[in-house]
Amino acid sequence: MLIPVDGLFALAPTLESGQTFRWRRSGDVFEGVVFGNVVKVRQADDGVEFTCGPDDGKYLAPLLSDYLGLATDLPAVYRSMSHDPRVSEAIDRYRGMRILRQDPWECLVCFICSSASNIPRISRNVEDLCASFGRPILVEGTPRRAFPTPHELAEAGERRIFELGLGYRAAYLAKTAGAVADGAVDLMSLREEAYGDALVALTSLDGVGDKVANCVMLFSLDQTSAFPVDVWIKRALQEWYSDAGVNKMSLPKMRLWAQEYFGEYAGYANQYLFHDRRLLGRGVTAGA
DNA sequence: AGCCAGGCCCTCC
DNA sequence: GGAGGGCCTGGC
Repeated sequence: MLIPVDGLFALAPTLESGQTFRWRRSGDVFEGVVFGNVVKVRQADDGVEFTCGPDDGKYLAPLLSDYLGLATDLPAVYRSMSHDPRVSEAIDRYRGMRILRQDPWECLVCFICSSASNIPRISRNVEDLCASFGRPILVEGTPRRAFPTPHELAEAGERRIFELGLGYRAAYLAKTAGAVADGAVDLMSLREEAYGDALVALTSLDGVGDKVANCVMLFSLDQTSAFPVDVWIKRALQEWYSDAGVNKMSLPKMRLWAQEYFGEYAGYANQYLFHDRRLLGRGVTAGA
């Protein structure tokens, strides 16, 4: 089935820029699990081609379109932030890369897992969580499982999560799963909240600090000004914007500065700079 | 062998 | 408020 896209869209950088961890690539086809379906997608000339199961393509198409961030007016985003030469350069390189609109719970779990880790390990940890605690999806081909619900993960408990090799993150996950299952935080409703309120709600959860909260807000909660400051972004900002006094700032202060500087779509600026920085491998020695 | 990784949390100043 | 250290585990 085809989702027509008349505007800018680049599938590969969208799925391979560290926003998400369950898509697997073979050639130009990506296979992932979303909305309880095993989905295969590939970029076509006139849009995004996909197959899915067990549900019907007609049911999934609008959901998938929403997930892929196709509703966003990308040219408007570009106009708002291309005044910055670094961002402008990154836009030229990854034109069409979009920010996904993921399930908030899945996104939250993935980024709790991301602490002091790396993409291969995060992917493995997340897939192990699904394999152990997620509901099987009945389709032919690669057996895969749905992402475990908050209740399923809370039920699993810290010990069994730890045994999967999640390390100290197991305690965070167990506690946060319990809190979400109990309704202490209603993740979906945070899409309607102001940035500051969503931030406070998320950081009340175990294992969720400023960085993780901003990732969740950006990749699943429609908070386009969210700006996750990780070590890559920190180094990039310190290298490029030292004139603005960024070097002496604490991480949350640095985030505030960036949100002010990049504006309404600061999160998009973040994503382009992050992806660029990672691919160019300039994280270790600044300026190398 | 020892350090660092896409942080968070706790303690102490 | 901010600096410093510990934390699971894996990879260089």
